[in-house]
Amino acid sequence: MGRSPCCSKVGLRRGPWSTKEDALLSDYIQENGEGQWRSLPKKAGLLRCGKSCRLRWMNYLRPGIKRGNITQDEEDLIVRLHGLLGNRWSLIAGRLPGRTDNEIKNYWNTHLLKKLKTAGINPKSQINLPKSSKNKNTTTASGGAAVNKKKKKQKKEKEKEKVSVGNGKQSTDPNREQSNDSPPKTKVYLPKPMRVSSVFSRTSSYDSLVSGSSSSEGGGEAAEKVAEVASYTPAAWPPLLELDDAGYGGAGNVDDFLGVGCILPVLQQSDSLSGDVNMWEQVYDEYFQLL
DNA sequence: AAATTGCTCAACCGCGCGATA
DNA sequence: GTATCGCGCGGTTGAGCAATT
Repeated sequence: MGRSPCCSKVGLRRGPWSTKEDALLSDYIQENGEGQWRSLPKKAGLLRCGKSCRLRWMNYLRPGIKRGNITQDEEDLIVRLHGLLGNRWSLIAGRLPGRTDNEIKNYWNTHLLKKLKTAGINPKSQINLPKSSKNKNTTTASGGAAVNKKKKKQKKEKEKEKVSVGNGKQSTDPNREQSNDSPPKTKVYLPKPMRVSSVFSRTSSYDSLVSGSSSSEGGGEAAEKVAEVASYTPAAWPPLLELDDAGYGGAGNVDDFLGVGCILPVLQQSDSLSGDVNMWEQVYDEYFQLL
């Protein structure tokens, strides 16, 4: 698209943030508010890319961020929302106050994916969104890290005999190879998740759901729309365990999209949320609104 | 005690989209 | 209508720590 890079990376710091940098960023944002990320580093006296600042703020410094200890309820919610929304991490995160998309994504990749596999569910269909062309060396998040590390060490040891084949992990992970079978990159309508602050704000949406109040705090018109949408009751939840080999790529319309890859029943057994049908209907309705 | 392996998660990267000039 | 900017997103990487051998 002929875009210029987000920042000229020359002379900019990378890697872990120091406490001093954190303080600079927090102070600046508290005084001036979020936004203008591109120019923010300069104004704040940071030698960082604006993108990096935004990420740091969003995922770590922002007030109200919860860290660690994802509860069973949250986990259930993640699994079920993932069944509904796919890898729309930001949208899922919008349902979990204090959680960031990055954290949820990590949690999914490290914990839940494993759990699903152990439960005998092929998570492939969960992550089989159309791949972008940039996918070169595709491995699972944690697996890939392990493999890379192993590779480094192997190199270090000047190719001892211990090739990673030993444990069946290589950069060309067979599992992922399969996912390369994903359908050719065709333009498919997939609703783009976005933050709708009046309805989906992290600070209000989930709370209001839990408390049973309407999610339509956006006021007047928005409230009407929500009411209108809320009057629509989905005939039924998408068929459970309908694992579509075509993955989300085959989602040509909303119904398809919502019906694919639902693995809800597996981790649903002991969940404490399952009784809250209204909440799920609301989630469904709100998502519908976005479409 | 040292080496190796596995796991977690903060951070980075590149892309796509909407807004704007 | 087109180019560019600014932002947000999802995918991926790799440092650091923990567990195991």
